[in-house]
Amino acid sequence: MKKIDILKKLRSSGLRPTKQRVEIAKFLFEREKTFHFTVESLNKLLTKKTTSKIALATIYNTVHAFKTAGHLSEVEVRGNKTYFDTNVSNHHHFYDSETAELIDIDANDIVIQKIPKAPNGKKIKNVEVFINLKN
Amino acid sequence: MKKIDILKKLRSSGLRPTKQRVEIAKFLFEREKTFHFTVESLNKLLTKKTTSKIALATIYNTVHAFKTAGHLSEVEVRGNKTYFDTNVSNHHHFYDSETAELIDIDANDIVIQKIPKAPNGKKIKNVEVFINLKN
DNA sequence: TTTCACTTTAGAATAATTATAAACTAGGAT
DNA sequence: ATCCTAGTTTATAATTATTCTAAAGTGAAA
Repeated sequence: MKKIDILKKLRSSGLRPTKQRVEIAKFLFEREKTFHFTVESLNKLLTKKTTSKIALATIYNTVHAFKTAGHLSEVEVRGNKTYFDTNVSNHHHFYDSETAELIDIDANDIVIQKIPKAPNGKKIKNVEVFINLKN
Repeated sequence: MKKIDILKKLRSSGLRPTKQRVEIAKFLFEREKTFHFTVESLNKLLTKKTTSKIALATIYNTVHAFKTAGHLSEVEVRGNKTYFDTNVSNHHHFYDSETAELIDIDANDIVIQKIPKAPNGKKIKNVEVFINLKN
């Protein structure tokens, strides 16, 4: 994914491509594999990677803007850490609480045979499966 | 569940049955249906219910002691609220983000046909399914 | 009943996140 | 090109949930 695509990606979702957003977007989306991170870890990585410092609040803002635009998905796991995932397709996760690590599971690798109906006037938005790991 | 059973329940799990623990345990376990709560909601309910005030830190301590003893299970959902559940059997949840409400799903009501192997030297501890609801 | 490890308590501390308000800036209008 | 303004960034304060601390209190064994 080239810089021009980053600009398109931002503009097409109504996000003005500011210096900070472009920098963060390049860091997140110009990679082959999916990437899991917390705001804290992203902040540290960006601080290392670049000379210009981006405010923590901006990273929060930007990550949430990307999430709202559908460029990131949010995953919450035991231990009060919110992870974001550059894989926005429908998928599931292994969670290793020893290492606080998330691993993607392709949606096709989990098949649910039986599922209950949604209660009263509600509908099912999505189904998330967490497979918690131990050693 | 009578008071004597509460005392047994506490003693049998190595918890000294103090006034506060008995009061909280009675409130949590002397009911028919399973009960979902956060520490905050429990604190409010206990304040209403009883005259003697229990310190918030004690409620945190006690709830975690009950969890460690296996009398409560912990469920974490989007939005950074930790719910506890008096249903400690293996089961799943609906989560309604509109009302921030959790609803139990019996383990038998979800059947998973295909599941991936755990990575490298890891084993599967448990599988949690969240069905997120919308209107 | 005395003793002491376990508990409770109020308040301080921490961590993650959100709110605030002033300064800055992208990009359309002039 | 310069101006203007809504959108954005920033540092800091505020908030929320939770844990820590250290002193005072209390079951229950001896």
